Amino acid sequence: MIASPDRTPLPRDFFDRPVLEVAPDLLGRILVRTTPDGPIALRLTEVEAYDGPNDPGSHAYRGRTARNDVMFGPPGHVYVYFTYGMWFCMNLVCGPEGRASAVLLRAGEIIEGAEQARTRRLSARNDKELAKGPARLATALDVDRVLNGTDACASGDTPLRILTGTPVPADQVRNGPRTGVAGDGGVHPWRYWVADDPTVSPYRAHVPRRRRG
DNA sequence: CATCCGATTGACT
DNA sequence: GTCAATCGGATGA
Repeated sequence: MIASPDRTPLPRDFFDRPVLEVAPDLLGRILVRTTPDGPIALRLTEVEAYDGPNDPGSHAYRGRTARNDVMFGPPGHVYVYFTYGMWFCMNLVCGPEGRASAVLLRAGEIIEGAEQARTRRLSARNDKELAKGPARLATALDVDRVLNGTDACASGDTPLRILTGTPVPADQVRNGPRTGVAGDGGVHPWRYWVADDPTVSPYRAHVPRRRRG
């Protein structure tokens, strides 16, 4: 028989650990987004770690600003940022508080509420593409800047929650360089994914943008 | 101010 | 494979 995923919330202590410990441990966990149109649940299959003070790839590398303020706050909260003038991406803040480390949620498998996710992801050619990529994941779950700072470990009626799920065994976890990260930030192999999972996004090296003429 | 460019995606050759 | 879209954060004059 197949064990059903554990639907109890992850405790805040889970996130109050170094980000390189938390990131691989998030694979297989379940993110639940509650909307007026019903719940959407996603099983995490790909994440990236960003370690504020040591990490040139992190938004927090150059210190605290209005944008990255949530990263400097308590673990277990959601950091949402806007990028390329079009997209949102979401992170979960890790400990210790003030270190400004976070895990970017890059991809997952929609396990509940796919009908709703499809209405926001009209370009997806199949359900495996619904959340294949960080901005796609945020779009599928209807996450935008309104949810920045949300506590994903809170009890009660919350818009976003992270559940225990079924952690992925260590021998199924792969890691490699982070996707699209420029310069010295690209050296760290801090992208983690589930081996052979069809919802994991393709790796892309950083490409500097050409200047507009 | 002005400029650069991004933790991306989708459309197109 | 190439490249435009589109906006705002970060930086520097």
